[in-house]
Amino acid sequence: MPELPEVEVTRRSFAQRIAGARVTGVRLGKPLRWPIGCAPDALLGLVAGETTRRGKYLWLPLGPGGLLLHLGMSGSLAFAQDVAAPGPHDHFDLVTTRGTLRLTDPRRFGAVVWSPALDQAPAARLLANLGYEPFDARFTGAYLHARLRGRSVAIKQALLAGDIVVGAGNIYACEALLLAGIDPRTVAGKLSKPRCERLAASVRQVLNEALQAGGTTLRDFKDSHGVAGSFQLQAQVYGRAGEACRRCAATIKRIVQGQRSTYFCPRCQTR
DNA sequence: AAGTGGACCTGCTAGC
DNA sequence: TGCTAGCAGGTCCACT
Repeated sequence: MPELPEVEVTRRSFAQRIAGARVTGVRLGKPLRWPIGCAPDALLGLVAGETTRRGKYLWLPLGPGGLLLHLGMSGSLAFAQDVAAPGPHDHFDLVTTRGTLRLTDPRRFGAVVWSPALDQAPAARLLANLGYEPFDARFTGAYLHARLRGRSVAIKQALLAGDIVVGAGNIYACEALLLAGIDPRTVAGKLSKPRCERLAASVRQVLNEALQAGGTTLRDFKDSHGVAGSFQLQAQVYGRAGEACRRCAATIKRIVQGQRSTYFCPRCQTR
């Protein structure tokens, strides 16, 4: 589910409310991607700080350390005073004086990991290879061009890898490439500097528009208040195989790259 | 070093 | 109606 816009929308929906809350209980469900790495009771009494985001990870400061959260493919966070009895997909509850933060994640690719600090293991290791934030001023066409030099993978896969720029997952990588007019199969290292400029701008624009729309809700994404996103209504190519391109009316194609679906317009996007 | 493929896990849908 | 194959928003790791 969650690419940068969904994670950021989620963060904004509870960061202020949870800051200053004291932990009064912890409940673990089925195992997530990694073990939490601390005794649940060790969190009792700790006070939360303001949640920040790096890539698709959230960092919730708690006492002397914090929890690194990831939503995986199907995760979402709720934060409310009154929570229902945990369902079969509710795998983490952080009960606090201001409400309960609950991770619901059917596929359990998500994670909640204790770390003594953001720049220490295990958090530091998980964040070590992340590229620039898309809204970082350093994420420019020149930077993109330099980082892509010599890489023979398709540009779509280079974007998804996250070591150059974070945040664009399968939906937004497809949408950004459409906006930039670049064929997703183009060899990354062969993109001209002007096209890199255009792509960097497109990544920012698409993520920004998705943020404004509250993210994309394909099936079950909701922010911590339970509000769905609407960007799926503005998607130009993602999930639209066989349908007409909204710009040129050519038929949108679906291909597979790196075992992921890629959607693109064969007329608007060139190599 | 960079690229590829498998792994993790569950639920939903389309098709027979 | 019921079973099965295929697909889904991510990313780590082992291997070439």
